[in-house]
Amino acid sequence: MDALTINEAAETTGWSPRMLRYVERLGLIEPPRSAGGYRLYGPAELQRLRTLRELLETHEVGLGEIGFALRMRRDRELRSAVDAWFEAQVARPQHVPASDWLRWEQDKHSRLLAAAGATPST
Amino acid sequence: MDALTINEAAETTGWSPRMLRYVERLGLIEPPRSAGGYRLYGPAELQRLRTLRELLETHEVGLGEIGFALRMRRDRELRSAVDAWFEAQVARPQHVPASDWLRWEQDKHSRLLAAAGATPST
DNA sequence: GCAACCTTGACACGATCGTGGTAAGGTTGC
DNA sequence: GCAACCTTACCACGATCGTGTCAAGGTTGC
Repeated sequence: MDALTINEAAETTGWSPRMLRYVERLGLIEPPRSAGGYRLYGPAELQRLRTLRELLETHEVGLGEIGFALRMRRDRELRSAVDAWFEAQVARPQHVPASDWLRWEQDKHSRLLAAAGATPST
Repeated sequence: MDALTINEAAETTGWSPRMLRYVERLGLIEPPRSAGGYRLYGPAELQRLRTLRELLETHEVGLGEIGFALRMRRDRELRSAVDAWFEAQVARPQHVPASDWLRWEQDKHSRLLAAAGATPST
């Protein structure tokens, strides 16, 4: 048998058993179960646990955020809604006459530049 | 001038002024500023504020999660990392011999079915 | 059949989130 | 030049997050 139980998996991956259950509850890594209900971590799960840890550390994200990313992948509805909201940022609103629109765009442009290039000092 | 100040914008959108500043801090809606630093909400910003509210309510997401979605859009590095992690779920790990692999796949299959189809009763 | 391990569930606790308020001071428009 | 509004910065506070521990009971492997 090359599948580990939760404590063994915890030891080799650096997560705590508690966290492994939490990660599972978020839907991120759901190991198969033995007939009696024990979680069984195979090489694939162990690898994913390690890369998950790396992902979190490298990019300063939380489990909850990866959980949200998962939700976005599973819930196409949600994904489109979020995407649409962001896309609308560049869509030109109907009610603004062209002259004003130019002003908005210019403002937005500097804002975008600032947001993209600035070192957030706060 | 068809731009509103923060309190006016708050009134017409249903957000509190406090929240408008918060939404801005998350990078979601950053209105241009007057020479003196006042936030100026134009039709575009007002519209986005309304649709944002709708997005949150419809899909039971939080501002922080939309903030994370924004981060994913701005930080290509992060986006690829997260995407890569999810893609790896279906990539076959090198070390598992084909016979075992089949077992893993079967297990995973039922897990996926369960995760996708189940009404989460808890 | 027993020791060692696993399961779920509960309570706990600091940290962060979402939201509000208030204070000290600058801006705007008449 | 003043009233009304805006700005940032801070304190607050309940809710959720991330994480731990413990209890009661089921599994596993020898």
